Amino acid sequence: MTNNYWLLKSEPDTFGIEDLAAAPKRTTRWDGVRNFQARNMLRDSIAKGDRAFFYHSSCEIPGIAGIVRIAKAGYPDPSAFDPKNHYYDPDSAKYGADAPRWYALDVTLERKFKRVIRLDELRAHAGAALADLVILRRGNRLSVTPVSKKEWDFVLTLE
DNA sequence: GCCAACGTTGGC
DNA sequence: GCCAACGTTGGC
Repeated sequence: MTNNYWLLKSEPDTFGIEDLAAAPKRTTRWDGVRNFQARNMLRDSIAKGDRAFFYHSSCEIPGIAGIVRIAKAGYPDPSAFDPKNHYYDPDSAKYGADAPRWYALDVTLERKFKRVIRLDELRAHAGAALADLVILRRGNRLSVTPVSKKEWDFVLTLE
């Protein structure tokens, strides 16, 4: 499966769009994904040059804060091999260098929205234009989800 | 802080 | 391979 548009979740208390704006070259490593479904997308589907919504989760105003571009496609996540890292995975090593368990991306901030497009605004369109938006589905917890071109374009009209 | 939803683990 | 227990996510 390939797709050109995605949505990436981040907790702004840990790393928000302001942090990305302040990062060198407005670029950061997107690491620490420890879910197999999300991992598969990082590894197999997300390509350099694809774009993604930067979504703020677990915060006062959940919603889409801006757009990032994939600066580097999926590569083995170094944090999985670093015992001092919060995301260290002791089982990772046994998968071997040719079949890493976890993957990371590099993303560059393309632009911050003038305002956050809030989750409740997105949900207001769940009966129509955004009926299939994955993050609006019940119980969805994936930190990486695909977005269709139709959904992408529609969200941009909400800004 | 609560709790629903869901993924992962491990005993059997 | 089943499934209970456990951990995590994330909105509220």
